[in-house]
Amino acid sequence: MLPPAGRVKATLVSASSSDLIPLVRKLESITQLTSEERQALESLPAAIRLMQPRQDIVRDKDRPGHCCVILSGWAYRYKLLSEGKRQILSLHIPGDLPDLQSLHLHVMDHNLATLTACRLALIPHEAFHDLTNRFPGLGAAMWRDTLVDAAIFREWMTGIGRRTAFGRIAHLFCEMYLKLHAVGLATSHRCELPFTQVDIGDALGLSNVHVNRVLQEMRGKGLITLQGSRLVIVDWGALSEAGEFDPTYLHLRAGETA
Amino acid sequence: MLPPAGRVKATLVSASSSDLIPLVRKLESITQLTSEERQALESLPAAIRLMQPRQDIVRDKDRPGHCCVILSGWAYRYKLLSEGKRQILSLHIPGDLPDLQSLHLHVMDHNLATLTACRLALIPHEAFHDLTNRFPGLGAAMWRDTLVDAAIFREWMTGIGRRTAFGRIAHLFCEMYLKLHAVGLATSHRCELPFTQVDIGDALGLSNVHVNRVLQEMRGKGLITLQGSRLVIVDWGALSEAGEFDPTYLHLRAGETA
DNA sequence: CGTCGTATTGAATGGGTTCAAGTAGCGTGG
DNA sequence: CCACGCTACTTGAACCCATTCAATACGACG
Repeated sequence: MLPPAGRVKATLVSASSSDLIPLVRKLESITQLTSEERQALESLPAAIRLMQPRQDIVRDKDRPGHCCVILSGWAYRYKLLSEGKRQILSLHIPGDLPDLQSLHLHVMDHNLATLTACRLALIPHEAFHDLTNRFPGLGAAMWRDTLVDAAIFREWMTGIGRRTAFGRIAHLFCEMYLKLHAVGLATSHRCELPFTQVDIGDALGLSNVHVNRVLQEMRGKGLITLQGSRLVIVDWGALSEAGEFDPTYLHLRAGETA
Repeated sequence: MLPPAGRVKATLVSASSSDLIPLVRKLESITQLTSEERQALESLPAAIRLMQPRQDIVRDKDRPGHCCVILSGWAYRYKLLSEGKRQILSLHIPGDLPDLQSLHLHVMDHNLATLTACRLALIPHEAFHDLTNRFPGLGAAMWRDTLVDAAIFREWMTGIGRRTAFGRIAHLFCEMYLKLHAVGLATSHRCELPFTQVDIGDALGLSNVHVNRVLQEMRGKGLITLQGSRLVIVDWGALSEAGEFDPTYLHLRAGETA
């Protein structure tokens, strides 16, 4: 029942208690955890699933019976429209719970897919419900996590609706760097961004051609370097100014700014 | 402490137990409530606040100590950018809890304002925390409400990013009608939409001039009539098709479709 | 070494914006 | 009762940011 039927072949093994450390770390970036809470998290019943890049994890209209935690790799959520148009809704990194909403909204209204190869932990909804009943503080932390998610949607919406292409891309780079930095996956204004220019376009409501031109402009102005999937933000001040980037909406703990 | 200091003069009176009926109705559209839960909701400590149209309720960077329930009137959330650019993030109707997120995200990352004259109930955060501790089912219902909120953000993002102006406006009209219909404020494909063409533009990432032209096109094609704030959807089929409207993301109870 | 996905470049096109002017509707006060 | 003024709506024309179409180059990988 756990693995979505009739999909990609998935490798499933059972989890050991150290597997869920990324989840613990993520929630610890949101609240203080007691040792009982940490222990309860680590002993959640989980199945480990290994997935190839660019595979759907859950699809629009699905009614999943479990949530996944990203243990390693990147994932993204997206919607498809007519004529092959795609809108990428969010990008997710280790520790994230990208389909936590299925705990309370039973039908998926979008797709969730891997961007890179991923290691996922699948946790049954009942286990989450049991956990939040026993530890309301964990429930509050997870609620808060979904609220930050929504805050990021609002910010993206604002960018797509009212920012120039240059500002949008600048803003995205600032955001991704800070998110990675917050969970210890980036320092010194350098990080991995394993997505293509088509992906960036579909996330920001732009064509891949235009993304390409704006990236060249950014390089030309000495704001960034970007080769393969390696991003270096050369001039954080100028980049965040170009994107009118204000990290309030990420609701990070005090001082995590640059 | 309840009324945000130094703002618009607000009329504050204490609430009677019947005031919060719109909130009860809203949550009942989300879950089944027990009579204890209903009673607890109605006896929440609330202050009634009357506000003029187009006044800020809470602002970016505020740290409110209470949430508001819209008892009557419309409200909207928005962000401001440089050069007076504005992005409207959401539209809210009676029964909504438009700043429920402040319960867990302590700093506002956007503004909330009245669109029309409004009657609001202000409820201290402590009262909500106490309520969700005593009635976890109510906590789950409110969590679910914020998740539907996020689902609407995703849908708007998709529209702004990947739909034509015509499709975006069509989609918005379908959405607003269904939301109003779901709480008994609209029937027969008719409803009030008390916003200007500038508002529509700022919600959908368009200029007011272009909104005007698209509206005329819609009228010309016989899809809608819109005079003053009165919308009539003449051809629901064509309108929802033009907007590629699929109501799944609203997560309404079964069958509320048109 | 060929192949497929990704990145890059150029040229033409277009959806939507901007600027500017004019109209309609409505509440207010003389 | 009408003039006034405010706001929202409407229209036209020029412009532009970004798209689309179409090649071409690159680069990883079997």
